[in-house]
Order: sequence, then structure tokens, then C-alpha cells
Amino acid sequence: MKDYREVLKSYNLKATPQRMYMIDEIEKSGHIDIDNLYESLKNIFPYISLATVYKNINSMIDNGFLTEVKIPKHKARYELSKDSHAHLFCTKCGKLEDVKIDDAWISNNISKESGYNITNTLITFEGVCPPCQKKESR
Amino acid sequence: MKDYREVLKSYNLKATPQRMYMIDEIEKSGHIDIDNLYESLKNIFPYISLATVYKNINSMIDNGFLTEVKIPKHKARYELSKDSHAHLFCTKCGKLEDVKIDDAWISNNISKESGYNITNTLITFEGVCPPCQKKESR
DNA sequence: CTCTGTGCAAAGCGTTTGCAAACGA
DNA sequence: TCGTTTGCAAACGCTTTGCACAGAG
Repeated sequence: MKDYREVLKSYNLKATPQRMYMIDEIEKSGHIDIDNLYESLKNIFPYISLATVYKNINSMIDNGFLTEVKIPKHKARYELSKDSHAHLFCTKCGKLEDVKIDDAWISNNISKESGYNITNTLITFEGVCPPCQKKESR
Repeated sequence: MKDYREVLKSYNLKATPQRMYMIDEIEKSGHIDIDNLYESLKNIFPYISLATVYKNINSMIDNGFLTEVKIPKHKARYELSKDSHAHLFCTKCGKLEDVKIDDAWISNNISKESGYNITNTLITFEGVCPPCQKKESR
């Protein structure tokens, strides 16, 4: 496991074991929701409280270290903040993947047309992933 | 006010006055959240229940007549379902606007690259609208 | 030592459900 | 008339809060 002490320090958060394992779990999974995160953490900290997980998620979102990803009809998932990218969500198995996308020129276009000063672009594609397509055609 | 009897009938929903005014309100506003919808409806039906508004919103979403639009850090808003389009959200004043966008070729691209069978594309731009930009520069 | 973070329990908030009466078809 | 919808109140589920103790810096 990486050492997240410095990262947490730079965000003015104390490096508690709970937080370090939380970050590790989020990084390993790519995207995770509260329940799965809580369940994984209970393996390491049997007495960890759901409230603690919420509090930490919120403080890390507030300072920008984490990003919340909302998915239609599902619970939000959390990811480490990273460069702009889109999401691919499989409606069959619930898998969420990152996709590289050049949204700069899209938002430039929209910006010109609308006059908006665009600060963020959120793109999610919903569909069925290749493995689930195979299962369907059986 | 338009007559929504036929529309409701085609969705197998009874044409109650509450529903007809709900649709009217949503159409007039373009996008509306539960609280504002409930408040407007109370002007016409002083005893309307929030539960009724929820039930109707949900049944109209289920049959595809309405679409829910999720916005980061804000309550969902509802719109009449229409052709694929993106949303522009002003983070200063909370205004939500539709933008025409040709997402077909984007999703085709993503589809080819990822192998996903894409069924829906959700695009939201966050930024500051022209009026709010003027206010800021004062 | 000081202040932040943790765990627990309770409170809070938005949404859904159950039910009897009212209403639309 | 029959099945759906309404309004009300209670229940529900997820998230946040308050507090005393523990732990990081």
C-alpha cells in the first residue's frame, strides 16, 4: 500500500489509519460506493463507524481530493480526482469505467455559442458492456 | 393551458386536474424541482399532498413521459422527455438550459472504442451564464 | 498538550408506503 | 361500478450531528 501521509498532509487532514485505508480502497477499486467502501473497511477496522466514512468522504470531497460520480438510478460512487474524463456505465452489471475524452473543444464550442464561462463538463454514457452483451445473446 | 388529456391517456394515466397542472407547470418552467413544483401547485390545489406530487412524478418518469435531470450539489429537476440534448447549468444563479448537441457521433466513437452498446448519453456543462458574469465583474 | 478524528446513538431530511375516501372512465 | 388517484400520517432509508473519548501532530 502506498503511503498517503503526505497527500493527506497537503490537504490539511490528519493521517489516520482509517483515512489511509479509505484512499487505498478507492484507488484500488477505481470507483466505489459508500456501502462497498464501508464493508471493505470493516475487514480492517471491525468497529469503524459509517459516520466516520461519511465524514471523511465529505471532507475529502470538500477539499477536492475526491470526486463524486452520480449515476442515474444508482448510489453515487467516489473516485480520486483526476484529469477530465468521461464515464461509461454498464446498466446490466453496474460497472463504471473511465474513458478518455477530449472535452476541451466541445466545451469551447458550447462556450462560444452560449456565452457561458464553462468550468466543468460532466459526461456519462450508459449502455451495455461487451461481457454483458455476450451474456444477453445466449 | 394545453389539454393534456390525450397525452395522459396515451401513457395509461388518468387525467386528474393535479396531473394536468403538473405537466403544465413543468412545460412552462422547462425544468423544475419538486419543491418549486409543489409550491406552484399549492396555489391551485391548496390541499395537494407532496406525496401526490412524488407519486405522479415517479409514474411519469417510469413510463418515460418525464426525465429526471441530476445536477451536482443540487436537487434533481424534471423536464418533459425530448430529443437528446445537453444541459448548461449556471453555478451562480442555478439556471438550467438546454443545448442542442450532436452526441450521435461522440457516442458512436465511444461505442467503437469501448465495445459498449450505448443507449444514453448524459452531458452537463457547469459554468457561469452571461448575466452572472456581468454581475461578477462589477 | 491541543485540536482533530473516531465511534456511537440520536436526530434530520427527503422520499415512499399504507390506507380510507374521492374521483375518473 | 371498478380500478385508479388523492391526501394524510406513519414509516423508511440514507446522511448528518452531538458528544465523550482516543489519537495524531
